[in-house]
Amino acid sequence: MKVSTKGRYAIRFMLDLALHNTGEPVRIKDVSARQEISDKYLEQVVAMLNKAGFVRSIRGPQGGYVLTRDPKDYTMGQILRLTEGDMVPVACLADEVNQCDRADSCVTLHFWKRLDDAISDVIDHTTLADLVEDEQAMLANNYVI
Amino acid sequence: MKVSTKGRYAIRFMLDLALHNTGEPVRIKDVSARQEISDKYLEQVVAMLNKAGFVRSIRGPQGGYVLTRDPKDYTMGQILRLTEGDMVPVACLADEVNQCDRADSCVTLHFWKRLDDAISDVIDHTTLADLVEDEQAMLANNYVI
DNA sequence: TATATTTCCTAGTTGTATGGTAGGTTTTAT
DNA sequence: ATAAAACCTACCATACAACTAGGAAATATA
Repeated sequence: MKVSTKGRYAIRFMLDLALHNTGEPVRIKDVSARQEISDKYLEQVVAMLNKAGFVRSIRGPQGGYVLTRDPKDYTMGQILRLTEGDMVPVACLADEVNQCDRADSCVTLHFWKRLDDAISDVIDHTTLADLVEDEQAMLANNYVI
Repeated sequence: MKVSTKGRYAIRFMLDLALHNTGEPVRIKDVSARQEISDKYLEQVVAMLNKAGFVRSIRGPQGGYVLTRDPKDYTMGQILRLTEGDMVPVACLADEVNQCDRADSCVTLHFWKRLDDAISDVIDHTTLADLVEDEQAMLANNYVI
């Protein structure tokens, strides 16, 4: 019941891009340094984001990555489902129509559905812009202290 | 981000006991047949429930297992945390005090905390008695149809 | 045009967890 | 005495996690 590094790194990468949107592309090397993440591994995670069109890559010197949309138009759910696969607590909830033989009489299914709804509610209603706001709130607090 | 068979089987075992509380102990063999689960594997899961005092075992012929409390006094959270370990989406939330170096400045932490709260809210407020109720509602519906 | 810098791609590698199977030992009702 | 149940430990195959490694392709700049 854990989110793996793929999902976590993907979110941190996207957030890093959102926080450094100067117009210049952001290099993996810089993100991996700031986030203290293996750059070669981050590369592979970012490849997923790139292939899905979540980011645009610019190759060569002065290259890097930029967001393709406004931060408010990325939900955590989108990023997590791309990198982690479905985010359901039990596999049978992944399909539109439950394929499990026992589904009709499965009592626990109701419970899992409620858990799934609770998870989806959070991840589908939190955007990258929300995290950027959190970051700005934290910075403001530091200045006060 | 999945609940493993350990947690799922544990819940189904507990529910099976709750639904067959005739006073007589319930055998693993019967539960595994009803639930279509490997009995030797279920044994190992049930051992955890037994050691934690969630169920009481009676050995020998006519033996089996019985619940030690009222179904309303078991939450899904208790059963899942026993069998799955902590139920947090990211490891750093498992400790009372966050041990991660980056915790102070970690923006994503707020998001993970919200997700954790949503999960805990469901699993800590759903009891075995709630599942029993669901089962009875399902049976009632079948009779109507 | 040469060079350096960046992304892109693929193939390992190591460790750990999952979901069992297998085979016996102990307890105990009949 | 017997059989039925729980109890216990060891093993095993597979998959996934979280990387490391090494090069190929693209391209800005000198």
